[in-house]
Amino acid sequence: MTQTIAIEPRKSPRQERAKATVDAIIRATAHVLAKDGYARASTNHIAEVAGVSVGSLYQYFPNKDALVLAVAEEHSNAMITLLTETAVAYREGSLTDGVRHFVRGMIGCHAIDPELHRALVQQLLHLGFEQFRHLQNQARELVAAWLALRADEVRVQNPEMAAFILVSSVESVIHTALFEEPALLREQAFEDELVRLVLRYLGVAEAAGG
Amino acid sequence: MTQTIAIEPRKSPRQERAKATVDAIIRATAHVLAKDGYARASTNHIAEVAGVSVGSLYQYFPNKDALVLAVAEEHSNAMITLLTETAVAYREGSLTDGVRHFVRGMIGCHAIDPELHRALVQQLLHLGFEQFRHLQNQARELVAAWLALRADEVRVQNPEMAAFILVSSVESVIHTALFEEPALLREQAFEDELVRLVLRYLGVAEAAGG
DNA sequence: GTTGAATGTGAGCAAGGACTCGTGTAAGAT
DNA sequence: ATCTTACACGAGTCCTTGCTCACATTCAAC
Repeated sequence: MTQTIAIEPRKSPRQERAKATVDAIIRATAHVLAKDGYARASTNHIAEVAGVSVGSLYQYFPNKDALVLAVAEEHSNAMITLLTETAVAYREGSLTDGVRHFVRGMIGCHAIDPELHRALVQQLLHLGFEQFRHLQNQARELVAAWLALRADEVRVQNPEMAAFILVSSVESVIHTALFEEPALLREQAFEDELVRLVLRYLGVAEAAGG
Repeated sequence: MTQTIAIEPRKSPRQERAKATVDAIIRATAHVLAKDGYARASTNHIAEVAGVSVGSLYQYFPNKDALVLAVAEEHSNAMITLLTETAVAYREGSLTDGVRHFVRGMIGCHAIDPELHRALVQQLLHLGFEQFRHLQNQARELVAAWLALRADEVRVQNPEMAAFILVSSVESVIHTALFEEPALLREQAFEDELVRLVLRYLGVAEAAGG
């Protein structure tokens, strides 16, 4: 059990087979984490699943937390990439479309590997807090910038506050659904309702009133 | 380490001192949980903090999880009580007032013992999942019923879906703030923004547009 | 006071898991 | 071929921690 968190890799793989080993370890970590959760994910087991020995594992990762962080980094990079692409693609065009694709992107992010995401969120809350914060900040900045661009179409006083509210509410509703009603994520009505939440909060009058 | 979760208390305290012991244990659990998190909360340590021996602890609680669940139950009961009272108190009167007090109630719930709440949420997600679900359902039902009562003042198609969105978004925004910017919880602007989120989502046109 | 039930004690057991280290093997340099 | 370096191995060490159990103490009833 580690008191403080050491993240720095112990050694960098130089040969090809070593790179493959590191990759296998990271993938195994993600898999075990998703399947069993952090508590049941022992390094011995991870090594076994990866098809390497614990010794090899500890040659590249100083401790268990470093492993989890490596996985988290990959995962959050994938999410940021997806969101950034969406933001760029909908820099112009209908505001409603932009919102819909943003929402769809967020749902998509979580649909990639729901169980992994779930396990990571639980751990990152008290482990790689900085990483988590970074991801959130990135998302918030993207949204805030987008809102600023569309300032005349939207009724918000403070883009930063609005971005905070938007990102956390959308992400969290998705989380809640992920944990309690995974099937919801696939439903069109769910997406529609989130879009409505965002549009109405932004003060955009759309047709679909109820 | 327990594989399956046993919750039933092992023995009920009959004498006064025993009740005091149980109480001390629960309070110590809450304290340690809030301070160190689940992982660092060993039963030995909890017993020590409670001023009793591990043996006594295990006389009333079959395992560690039961301890955590007991704490969670207390905490969630407090939350449900607070929310129910709010719902009853604002059965009539201005819709805006009702929403504001609901939001204030939710923020208040989390402000009671933020660290404890934080630790509990992390664990309950994969431990006392049922309990957590129950709390959420209760909140959702309250809101759905309230929305149904006010159906003519509000633009929602499906009260259940709307309640799901509302409860999870409000609670989660509060959570996010709790984890990342605890100071926000005290700010009036934060409460105002949440109220705006809810009112606009409900299609209620209020004055405070931005 | 005596007796029995309820309560309290804490050293210690057993299991599990993070991590090490001495040893063996493959790859590149000479 | 030989040497050096990178890589891989996995049995074993050590520590944490959930939990037990044999014994001690307090309470209540008579």
